[in-house]
Amino acid sequence: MTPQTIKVACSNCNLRELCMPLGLSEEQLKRLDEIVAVRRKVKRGGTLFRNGEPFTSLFAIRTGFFKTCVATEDGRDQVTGFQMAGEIIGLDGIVSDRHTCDAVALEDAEVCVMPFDNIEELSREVKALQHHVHKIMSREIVREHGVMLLLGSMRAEERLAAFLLNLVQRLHARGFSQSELVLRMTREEIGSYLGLKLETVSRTFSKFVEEGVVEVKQRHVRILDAGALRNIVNSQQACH
Amino acid sequence: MTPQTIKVACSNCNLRELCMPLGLSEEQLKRLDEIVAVRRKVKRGGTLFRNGEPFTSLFAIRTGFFKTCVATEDGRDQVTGFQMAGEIIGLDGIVSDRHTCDAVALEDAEVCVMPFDNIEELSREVKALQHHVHKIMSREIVREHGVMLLLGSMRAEERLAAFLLNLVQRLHARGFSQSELVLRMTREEIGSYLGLKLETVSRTFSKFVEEGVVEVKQRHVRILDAGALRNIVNSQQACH
DNA sequence: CGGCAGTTTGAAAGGCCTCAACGGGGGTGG
DNA sequence: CCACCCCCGTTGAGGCCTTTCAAACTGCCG
Repeated sequence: MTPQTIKVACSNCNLRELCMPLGLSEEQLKRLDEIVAVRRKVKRGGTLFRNGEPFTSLFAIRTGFFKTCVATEDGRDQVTGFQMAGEIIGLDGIVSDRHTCDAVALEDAEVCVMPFDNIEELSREVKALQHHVHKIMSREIVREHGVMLLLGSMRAEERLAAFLLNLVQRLHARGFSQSELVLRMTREEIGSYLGLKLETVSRTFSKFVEEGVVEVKQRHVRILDAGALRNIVNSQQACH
Repeated sequence: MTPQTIKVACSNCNLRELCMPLGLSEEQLKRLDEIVAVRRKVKRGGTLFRNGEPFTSLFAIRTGFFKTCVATEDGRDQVTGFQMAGEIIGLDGIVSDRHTCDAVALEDAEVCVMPFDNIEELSREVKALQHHVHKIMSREIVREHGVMLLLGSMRAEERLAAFLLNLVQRLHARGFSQSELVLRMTREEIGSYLGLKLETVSRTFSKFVEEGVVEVKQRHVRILDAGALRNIVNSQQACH
């Protein structure tokens, strides 16, 4: 329960372009370093924060992979997102000063802890940071719109295809392969995110394999025909 | 296409407590009036903004009722929310300087136009406003988490029950009845929001009526047993 | 080497969708 | 002011997709 912490600086972080605004002056960059208080390591399976805990900071993921999930009183729960390096986590806590979901590390991870008071203070002075914060929150809202579209109107194959395409696209933006990926989450977690049961996820993977669209070996996935995946997402049966 | 506009002030708006921060000084309140440039009327069926249009302003709903919806290239679309008086609309546009969804008035409406540049400028000076903006965006993120939970893990009855409870709760907070409401949207729009077909929505309404949980006459709904609705939402069949 | 979590696959059931027809109410135009 | 029309809502029947329940398999880790 005593989180490991390390002191550091943003200004020479190679992920800066992912989580920080561009085009800052030397002086502003230096001020940004004041935002990140410490880093914190989270072991695989550990939680960065939990539903109900006081909100104090946003977290920028440096390494590792997280899921966030919400739960109802009756035990049901729903994965609301998967987050990777350079993405910001914890925005849900701002409104009520408490986190409203759990953030769980799916592999050993390290995050930059950014006390929200610091962020607000500095973004009152640095216009670019202020706008950047607004954009990050807006981006999250738009992302969730996309998930609602997926959950509300797509069939199992479309959901999984969209999921895989989204994942490789984000990994590719981080310098990884455009066609190969390692899933950090279980079939059950994928299913929860996509509104499907784990068996349906598994079956849909098998179907993709049969069709020669992907290769799957455990959590290793190779996309053989990205065009086919895109077609599946955009197919939509019988429009009238 | 020439929107009707009216000049006005926030400081004596009776919805202020819904869309503006509390505990401001006289002087700060006066500054807030600078934010709202004009008001704008939107007729039933008209759009406040459309996907792809340049983003310049947020909108605070003064009167009326809106839906927001996103669409895919292949024509499918998804209602992402219903908004009523005092709620803020347009947050999706910040990230890309373009709106990414449509906002359609479901009844004649009037909104306060708040140019986002003004908001950012003033919130650099008024701490309470800055935090308020952050909270509004965070609230929207949390709301969408709830919708994802609904779409990802609930059955038709649970979805509709949750929908009705949410609607009356928000209406009640605005001084309307706790048990009676008039739906401003069609069954199809409800279905789109809930990830169901309109026939399923209709059938589920009928089922609720049979069970004596609600009375339905067209779009007029009277909740006879709110407890039963809450039970339906929290039921969740067979936990193991 | 065993145990276990995670995955795959099968078979049957069930819930929601599709297609279709009918009914009703409100708006519009004569 | 009335009549018509069209959109909206309701209901039925049948089918399909996903879920449920079950069993077997695999790879990893202690």
